[in-house]
Amino acid sequence: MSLRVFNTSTGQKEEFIPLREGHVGMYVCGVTVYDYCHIGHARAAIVFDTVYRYLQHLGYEVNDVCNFTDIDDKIIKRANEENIGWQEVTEKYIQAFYEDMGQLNITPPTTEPKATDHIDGMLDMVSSLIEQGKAYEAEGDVYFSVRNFAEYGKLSGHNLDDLKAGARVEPGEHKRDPLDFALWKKSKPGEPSWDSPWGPGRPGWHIECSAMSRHFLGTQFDIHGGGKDLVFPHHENEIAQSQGCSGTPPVKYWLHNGFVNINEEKMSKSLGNFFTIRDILERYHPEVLRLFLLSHHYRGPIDFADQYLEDAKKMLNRFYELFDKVNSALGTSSLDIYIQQIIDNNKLASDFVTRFEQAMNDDFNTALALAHMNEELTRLNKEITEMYSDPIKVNNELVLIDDDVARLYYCGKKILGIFHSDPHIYKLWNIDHLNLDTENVEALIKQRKAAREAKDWAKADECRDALTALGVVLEDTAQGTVWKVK
RNA sequence: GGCGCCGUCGCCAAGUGGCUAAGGCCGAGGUCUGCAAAACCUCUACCGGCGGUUCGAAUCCGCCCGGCGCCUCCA
Repeated sequence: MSLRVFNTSTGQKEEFIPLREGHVGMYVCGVTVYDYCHIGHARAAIVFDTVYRYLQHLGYEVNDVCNFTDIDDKIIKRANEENIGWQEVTEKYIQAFYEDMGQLNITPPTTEPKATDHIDGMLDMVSSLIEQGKAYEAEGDVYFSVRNFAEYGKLSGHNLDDLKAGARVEPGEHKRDPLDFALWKKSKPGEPSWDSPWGPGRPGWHIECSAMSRHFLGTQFDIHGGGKDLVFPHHENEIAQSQGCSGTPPVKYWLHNGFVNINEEKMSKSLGNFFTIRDILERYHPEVLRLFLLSHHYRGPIDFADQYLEDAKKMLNRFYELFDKVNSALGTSSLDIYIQQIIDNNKLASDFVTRFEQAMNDDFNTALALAHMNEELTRLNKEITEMYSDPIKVNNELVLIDDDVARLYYCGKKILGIFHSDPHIYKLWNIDHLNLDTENVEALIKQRKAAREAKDWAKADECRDALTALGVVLEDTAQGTVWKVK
């Protein structure tokens, strides 16, 4: 079965056939850098990172472009509020973006262009649109003439008359039609500006993506992604500009992720009901957030609450228990070595991997893929349980199991972007947050060991209760007592 | 007002015409353990309501109830 993707512009799942065999051009709308990223940004980043990873898994060479919007009203406003230069604002939040995305294990895209590095490309497109009669200059502004683009509204399923009812013209604008949108804005005194044939000004929001996608991916490319809220007007306008220039539809498949909600309401800057990525990562391992977001289909809404992160955390713990068990039995990093061997020897195929791929092929159904992973996890745990109860089988069958564990590990680590941590270290992730005195922990474990050897169970339980109070959980195994953080 | 989405086990969540409706969390019982933990086993849903189409529907159509999104900056 081949990959099928839901295309916003047709409203259907379609077989994914790239424009150029073996290659995929993909553009994902990035962030406007005037504040820290919130969980909604995290979702978009994780969804399209997973798309990127899966396309690579399928063998495509992917050119993945994700932009920074580093000139915009909100950036100027923020700079004025803080009485600093607008570039200080963008530099600060671009840096923060890299830190957050690194935490979330987002694969760095092939290219991460900044809008302000592509002003020339935007000016070219605006000039071309004016020459073709699809845009017009008015008092230093330039507007796209929506009535001159027959397909306007196709992506978002609107028609011009419906849209007209809700459209309005801001004071100071000089649109011929309320639906026309700005390609170029005349700058006010003191605002950042660039020279243009129409006087000093700055680009409208939408034109940057048209210019940058054209520059890096050409006039036609395969996938354009972003949040659902960008369908209208941003992506609708992008199509109008790009197609207005080149004469051809710029994008073959439009993919849009659903929102993150708080109490069933959209999380957004304007409603003020948002959590930043940083807020969450103070309390939860980044992979918990990632797993939580991937346990829902990317197109649907997700309601956000700590309880759901707790659920995801427990699911993640189960996987890491197995990986830690295998690594501690076979040596640190042995799973990573196995993954490489499996790839090198072309032994990735298995019934489980087939099921996983079938789920992913159906419009990146990560929720179903995770269900298969959980089933596989249970199956492997069962085999290991049986092996330990029958020592003769251990030597004969351990190798077979290693391959299957490695396949499971591969799907999570390479495709879903989880299992990035060392399994043993993962279990201790909360140490910093608990302010644990590890020497004290070790001492208590030692005391308990002595008490157990003396069969002083009351004393042994006393030690463990003390550790429990510290948030430490013990496990007595054949290899000795190990501990982890709750 | 226009366009569109959603309502599946106590909670989260796949499934969108046909095997006994995935999976996770929580809960109950059991195996293992000095006791635990981890792991494993067993148990827990006729899919918002009504009507229709069909041999057959959670899955298609209609109406109703409830929730939400876009149409204005927003992942």
